[in-house]
Amino acid sequence: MSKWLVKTEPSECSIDDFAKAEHQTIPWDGVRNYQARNFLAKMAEGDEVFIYHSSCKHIGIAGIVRVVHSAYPDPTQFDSDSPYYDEKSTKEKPRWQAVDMTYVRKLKRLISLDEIKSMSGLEGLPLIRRGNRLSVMPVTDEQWQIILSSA
DNA sequence: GCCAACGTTGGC
DNA sequence: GCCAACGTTGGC
Repeated sequence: MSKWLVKTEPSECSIDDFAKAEHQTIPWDGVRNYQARNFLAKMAEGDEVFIYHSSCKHIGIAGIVRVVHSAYPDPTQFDSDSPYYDEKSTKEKPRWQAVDMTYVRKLKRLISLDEIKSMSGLEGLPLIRRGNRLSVMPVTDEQWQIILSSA
């Protein structure tokens, strides 16, 4: 069972949006970066995922969701009305993948980016590497525990 | 295959 | 709103 972290702008999809849709499934689509997509494709049903809020007032890890359906072709790539439309993608050879996720819980409090940067043992986490832009990344069990135990 | 130009991400 | 860092594109 692997663990992951995904970035999201809370104005788009926040942990509260997941909470409101408890017991429902939310598609994680619109990922348009190859490295991030490759990680998405490795997610398995049951994997747990940190939700990280970016580009907002309170930046940091806000909660946990779970993968309920592993990767499948992201339908938004075929939808010419979608901002995520990709004209170079075909049904035969889809470029982009999505997974389905569901709410697990909010953390007791938001773990801020500053805090995450200051924790020891997280040096390998792509999130805090300089200039990092990866929106889907693996989290080791050890990193997961370090972050969780600070909440 | 190189690399300049361009667009995007995301913290500040 | 700024801008550094990075990914992508496309001419050559």
